[in-house]
Amino acid sequence: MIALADCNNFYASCERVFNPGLIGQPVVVLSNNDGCVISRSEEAKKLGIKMAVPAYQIEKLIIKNQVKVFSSNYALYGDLSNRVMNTLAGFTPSLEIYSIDESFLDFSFLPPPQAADYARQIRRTLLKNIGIPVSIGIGPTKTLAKVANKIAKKQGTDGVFVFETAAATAEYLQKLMVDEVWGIGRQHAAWLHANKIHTAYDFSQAPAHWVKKHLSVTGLRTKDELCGISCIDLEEFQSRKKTICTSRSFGQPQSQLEPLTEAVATFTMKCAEKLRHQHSAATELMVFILTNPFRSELPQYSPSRVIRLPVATNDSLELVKHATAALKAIYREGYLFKKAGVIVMGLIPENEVQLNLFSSSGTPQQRRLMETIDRLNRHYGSDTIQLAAQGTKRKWKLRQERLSPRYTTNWKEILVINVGNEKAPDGDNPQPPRPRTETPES
DNA sequence: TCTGGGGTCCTAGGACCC
DNA sequence: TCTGGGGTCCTAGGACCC
Repeated sequence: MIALADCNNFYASCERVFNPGLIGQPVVVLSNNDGCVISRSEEAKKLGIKMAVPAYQIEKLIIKNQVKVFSSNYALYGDLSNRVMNTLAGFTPSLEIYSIDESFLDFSFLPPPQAADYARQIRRTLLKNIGIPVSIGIGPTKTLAKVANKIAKKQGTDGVFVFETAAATAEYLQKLMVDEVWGIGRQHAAWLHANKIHTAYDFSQAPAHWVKKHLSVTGLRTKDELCGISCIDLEEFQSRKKTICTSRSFGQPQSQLEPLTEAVATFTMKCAEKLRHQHSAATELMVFILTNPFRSELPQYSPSRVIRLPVATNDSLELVKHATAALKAIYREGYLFKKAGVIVMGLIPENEVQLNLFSSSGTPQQRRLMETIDRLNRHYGSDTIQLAAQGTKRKWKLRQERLSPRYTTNWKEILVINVGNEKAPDGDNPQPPRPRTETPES
């Protein structure tokens, strides 16, 4: 058996951990640049706030219902996620961290009748030790564990659900729309409906060759998994990423080359750091800039350029040099750019780099420089060491107007509890969002 | 005015090899 | 007039996930 533990409304729940005044309140968390809703408490869902809706479209709803709104605080969510995953790891011999808020747990060591009780124990532990509510679905395959998790999230199941028999599983699948199945997206769902396949059960009974022909082998795997045949293995070890991307929308659109260069240099630095973290080197690099596609009345120009690097590298200075040159080559005056990004591709292990006779890249000195930068930034906070090319004005920086404190990763933002009659400075938050200073992260 | 960010996998078709 | 058989590698595009 496989269990899927999925944190409920994860980002919204994280905001509540250090701000219990938010319990029972509608809470939403916005995407980067305060753009769209990406997490909602149950109360916010009940108000009809949909996933991914742009924030400006629900402004009235927010004011009328006093919805508590937060900018994304990934320092906080990432740290709480680590705590959740570390705790989960103590409950199973084998854990696959599937996303920031989800993990698959190997439950095969448990006699099946005990699975539900064990899962309830996990839930209680997470709620008590970390303060994050979790739902746990259990089934013979990953796909069925996903379905079980959906059922566990509904009310009246105390957050745990197990598929115990094939007959019970079939009964539930008859009530589940095929759209809801993990691996069936919008396009395939529409196509299946058009072919009279409406429920997950219908899909599980479709002829294998027909499924493979139209939905490829991935669709066939999903069908088999719904029938209880395990096709998707638990992946305990995180493999190295094959591409790494850092991109952001700007708080203000940018038309000049200089701020764009600063942004691209900053994103490249981030990519290089991620590369070194997984001990990879890039053979290619892509830079892209985008105008705002929603402003169709404005001139549109969204070019990109791929550079094949002379020698595979994860050296920040080398990568920034190529990235800024690529930007310069695609930049044109007269456009308002809304977003930029850098992708490093063709990643190979850093110890398998083929050196170039004519290049001095990758010397021991440069490697030590990068190690030192990483160490300082880890210890004293990212951006402690920067390139001059990254600039200091940051005209392009994200909009983050509703940021909560980094309660667990920054000494200066640690929770303060007022004892006595002092009123908190803000009725909603124990500590109001405040401007970030460049201080140690941990 | 205001619309996120980061990934993976599969397939078809073209170019190439013998 | 008649024009084989068996492969690999790469890329773009499309699907999916959180």
